[in-house]
Amino acid sequence: MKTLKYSRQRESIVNFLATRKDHPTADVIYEHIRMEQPNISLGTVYRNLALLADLGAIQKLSYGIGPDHFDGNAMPHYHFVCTECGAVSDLDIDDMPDISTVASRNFKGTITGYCLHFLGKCPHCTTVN
Amino acid sequence: MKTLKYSRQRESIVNFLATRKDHPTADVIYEHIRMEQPNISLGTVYRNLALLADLGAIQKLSYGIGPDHFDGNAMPHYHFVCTECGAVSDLDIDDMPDISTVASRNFKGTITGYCLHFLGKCPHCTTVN
DNA sequence: GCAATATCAGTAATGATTACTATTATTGAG
DNA sequence: CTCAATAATAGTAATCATTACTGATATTGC
Repeated sequence: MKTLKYSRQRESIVNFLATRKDHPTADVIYEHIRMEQPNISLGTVYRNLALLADLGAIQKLSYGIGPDHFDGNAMPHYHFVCTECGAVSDLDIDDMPDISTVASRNFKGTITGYCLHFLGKCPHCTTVN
Repeated sequence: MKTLKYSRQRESIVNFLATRKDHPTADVIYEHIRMEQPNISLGTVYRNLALLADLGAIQKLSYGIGPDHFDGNAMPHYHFVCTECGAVSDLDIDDMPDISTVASRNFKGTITGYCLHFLGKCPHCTTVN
């Protein structure tokens, strides 16, 4: 059985993600932590991000265009991706219907969850153009 | 202005996708077409898939794990991804609520669409285990 | 038939991510 | 505290999916 050992690098990653609402990529995380720990390796960032996501401590967000993003908030919530500038942001929805149940209705397998993100122009790109 | 010219390779890709309900990857498409056209290049497959998706003739499906999948059915519909075997299949939902409108309610930008896929065990993997 | 040009095959390059390896750091036990 | 076990690291190489490049080929309208 594999026990988790403390690492300064992992702690920095968790702390950094907790301060950010913009769901940065591995590369952005790497560049920021490098300012405090110049020797940290990009592989270490990726390894810890994968580990933390497996543990359910963070969320990995894959949008099929560009690199993955990471969210320090592990609670289920929704995201918006701007097709103009690529920004990723949280999207507060207070009354989302239970679409897993709707989807299960005519399906013979087992639905355990879903991936959903919204596309469009963010508030900034909407007002600029 | 760029006009589209006929190509045997592109026609084969469209025809092949039309016969498949399992949303194959570029590599699978390549291997199948190679049986009829041994000289076709993987780059040609990718280029045509991107072109057809841009034209709206097919759909490109990105799930963040593994390569992209392609769907010959361009009409909006839903997909299910099996977390056991990786199979991608269509998911018929007759009464999906209008979640774009729900999402727009508290959002100051412009929502033009969303990406949604369901996860779980496909009918086969559900019965096997 | 011919010129214009979209498309091709083949290959090289890119970008994101993962794997490998020798070294370092953390941890619990004595 | 010292030490052995082993998780984690830095640095680098390798992998995978995809895109870009280039000179040759195929399609199209005239």
